[in-house]
Amino acid sequence: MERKKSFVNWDPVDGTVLANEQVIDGKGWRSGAPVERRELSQWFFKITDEAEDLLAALDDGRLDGWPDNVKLMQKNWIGKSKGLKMSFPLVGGDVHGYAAIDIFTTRPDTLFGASFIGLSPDHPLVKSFAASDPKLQKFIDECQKIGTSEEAIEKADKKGYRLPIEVTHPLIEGETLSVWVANFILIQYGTGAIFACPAHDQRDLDFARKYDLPVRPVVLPKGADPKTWDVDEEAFVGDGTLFNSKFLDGLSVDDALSKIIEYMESKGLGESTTTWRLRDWGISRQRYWGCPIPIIHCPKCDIVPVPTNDLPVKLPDEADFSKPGNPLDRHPTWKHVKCPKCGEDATRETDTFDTFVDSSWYFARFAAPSDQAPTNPEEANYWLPVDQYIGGIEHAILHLLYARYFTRMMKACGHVNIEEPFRNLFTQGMVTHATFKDTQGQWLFPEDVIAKDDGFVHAKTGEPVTVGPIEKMSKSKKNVVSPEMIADSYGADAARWFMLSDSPPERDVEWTDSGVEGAWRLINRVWDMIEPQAELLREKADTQTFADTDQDLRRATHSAIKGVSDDIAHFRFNKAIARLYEFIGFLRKSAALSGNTAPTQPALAEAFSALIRLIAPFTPHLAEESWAHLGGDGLVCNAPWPSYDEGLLATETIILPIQINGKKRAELHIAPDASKDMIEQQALSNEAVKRHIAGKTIAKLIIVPGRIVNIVL
RNA sequence: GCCCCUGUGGCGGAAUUGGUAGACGCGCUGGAUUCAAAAUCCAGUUCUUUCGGGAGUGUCCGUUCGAGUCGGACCAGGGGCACCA
Repeated sequence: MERKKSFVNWDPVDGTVLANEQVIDGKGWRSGAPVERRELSQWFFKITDEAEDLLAALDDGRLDGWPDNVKLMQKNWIGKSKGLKMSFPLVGGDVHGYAAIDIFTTRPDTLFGASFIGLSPDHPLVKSFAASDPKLQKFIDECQKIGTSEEAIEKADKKGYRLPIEVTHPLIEGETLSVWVANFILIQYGTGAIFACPAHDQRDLDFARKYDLPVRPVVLPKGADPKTWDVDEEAFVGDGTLFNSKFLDGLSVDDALSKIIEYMESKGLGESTTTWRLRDWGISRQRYWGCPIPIIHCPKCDIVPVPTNDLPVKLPDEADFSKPGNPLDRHPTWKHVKCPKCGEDATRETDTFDTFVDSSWYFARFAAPSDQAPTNPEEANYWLPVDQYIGGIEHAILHLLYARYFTRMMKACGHVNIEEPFRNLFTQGMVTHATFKDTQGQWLFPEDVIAKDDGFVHAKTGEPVTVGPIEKMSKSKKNVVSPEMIADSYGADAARWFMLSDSPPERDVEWTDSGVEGAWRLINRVWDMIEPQAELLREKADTQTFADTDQDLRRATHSAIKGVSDDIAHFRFNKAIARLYEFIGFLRKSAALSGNTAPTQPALAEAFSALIRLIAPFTPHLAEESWAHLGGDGLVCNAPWPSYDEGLLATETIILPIQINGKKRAELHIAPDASKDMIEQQALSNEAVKRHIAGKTIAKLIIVPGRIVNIVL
C-alpha cells in the first residue's frame, strides 16, 4: 500500500468527489456545475508490482479454465509494451531546470518522422511555464474540465498550446522540433511526454493537421510508390518498409525497431524500457459506505497504522447525509483519536476502501464464515480455488483482475496458498430490459409504465413515456423486474425455466412476459401428463421385460438422457430445455396410445422416471411433486441421475442429403453403415438426381459416408 | 477514441471437426372443442415462384466440390475504459 497523488472529478459547487458515472457531459449530476480535475492524496495498492505475474498466468496454463476473450482483455489491459526512453535536448540550454525532455515511445522506428514534442498538461515542466503565463494556465484549466476517464480524454477534441521552446532532433543534424502541450497525452503513461510522428499515428495526425505541423512519412506500405505515396487524413499504422530514415531504410517495422533501439543504446542516447498500461489500484473513496481505511494521521508520528487489536475500525452509527461530501470527514467525534504510538491527539483517515476490495477476497472468507480472524488458512486451502466462478462479462477486467491480485497478496500474508482464485470462469450474460423515462427525464420502473396506442404512458399520471434502449438491468436506470413479482405471478419454476430456455447463458436475456407465460404452460402440460399416471413407479415389474413396441419410446428416453446430460455439463441449458420439449412431446403421444401399439408399463415407468429427474434441476418444485405423485423413492433431489444405454440409440436408417454442384437436390434413406459403392449406386439411380444430371457428365463425385454426397458437373 | 464480443425467419435462438440452414420455444394463421370466450388440443408458418425452380445467415470480396462456420475490408449493436459495482 502506498500514498500518492491522483486525479479525481471535483464538483466545485457541491464540494465533493464524483464518480465518472456521475459526470454527465462534463457536469456534476446533482449540481450541474462543470466538473474539474483535481489532485488528491489517495491510498493505492501497488498492483503494478504484480503486473508481470498477472500477465504470465494468462498464458502459462494457470488459467486454462478461463474464456479466451477475458484473458485477452486482461492482457491488453495490463498492456506490457517494450519501447524506448530517450531525450530531446532543449535548444539554448536549461529552462526551469530542464536540459532536455524525456519521452517514451513504442514506435522508435518512426523517429525520423518526428514532427513535434507533446507534453501532458499535467507535466511538471508545463506547470513551471504556467506560473508566469496566464494564457497557458487558462489552457491547462480548460484541459482539466475534460474529466478523468480515459474515454472522455480520448474523445475530446485535440487541443494544443505551443510552448516558447524548441528541442533538437538527436539524429538529424540541425533539425529542431516545436514543443506543445497537448490534451490527449496522459501523465500516467510513460513519461507524460511523447514525440509525435503524425504520418503513423492517428492522434498525432489529427493534431498536426489542426496546427499545421509537418507530416513526414517514414513507413511505406507494401507495393506503394515512394515517390507518390503520401498520408492524407488517415495515418498508416500497418507494417511496411522504412524510407526517409537514413540507416533504417529498407527494413521492416520489426527489424527497424530492434535496430534503432540497439543503436540508441549503443550511443548512450536512449534506453530500452518496458512500460505497462496497468496503473496502481486507487482504493480511497470519500464516502461513508465502505470499510474505513485503518490509518491514523498523527501530527508528530505522521502515518500510523491502526494496531491489530483495534481492528476492524467500525463506522459511526450516526452520520449526517444532509450535505454533499464525506460524512466521516465532518463527523463531530469519530475521527478524533489518540495516536497509538505517542498518545497525542491525532485523527483517523476518513477515506473508506473501494468496495472492490471486499469483493476481492469474500470467497476466502466464505471458507470459514464464523472465524474471528479474516480467514482460516486450513479451511481456505481445503476449499480454494473456486472450482467454478460465474459472473457477468462486465467484470472481465476490474473485479477479476483485482481478485487475482488480492489472492497473490493473501498468499504472501499466509492466508491462502494459491495465486489464482478461480479455476474455471464462466461469463454469463446479463438480464436486460427496455428503459423508460418520464417527461422530466427521470427513470421509471417498468411496472409504472403501461402500453397505450402505439406508445407508452405512466400508469398513474397518464403522461407520455419515452422508451430508451434495452440495457442491462440496473438500479440507477430502474429497468428492473423484481424476482418476488415474477415468483408471485408464475412461480419460481416458470421463471427459472424461461430464463434458462431463452438464450445461451453467456448471452444477454431480454426479460419478456410472454416468455414466462410459455414456461408456465409447459409446467402445466407436464403436470397434466403426470397426473393420470399416479403410482406408476410403485408397480415394480418383477422382470424388466420390454415389448417390440417399446423401441421408439425407449430410444427417445435414452437419447434425451444422453443429450440433456451432455448439454448441462457444457452449460448449454437452452439446448437441454429444447431437448426436453421434444421428449415431453413424444412422451405425451406415447402415453396416450392404447391397444397393441401402447408402450408397456416398464417402458413408461422408465420414461417418466427419467423425465422427472431430467427436469429436476430446472423445475425442482414440479419435479418433487411429480416424483411423490408417481410413488418414487424418497426425494428426487436425492435420486441418482439417470444413465443411458448407448445400444438403444442406434437407428436403422439415416437420411443422406445429395447435392449437385453444392445445392441440395435429393435425399437418400440408407443404412448408417452403407458402403461408398452402395451410396454411389443408389444416389445415381435416384429420380431427382437423374433429372438434374441428364445430358451432363459428372466431373467429380464426393461421398462422405454418414454426411453427404456431392455431385459436381 | 481504444480493447473485447455479437449479428441467422415477425421475435428468442438451433446447426460436433466446413457437409440437409431455421431444431426447440414465442408470436401469427387455420381447424377442433364451446351458446360464446378464455384455456386446451390438432395442423401450418424463411421469402419468392409460371410449382420446374430461384433467393437467403448484417454488407462487399475471397478460399473450397461445398461457407452461418475459414480469411480480408466495412457497417450496426452490446460490454469495458480504472470513482456504478
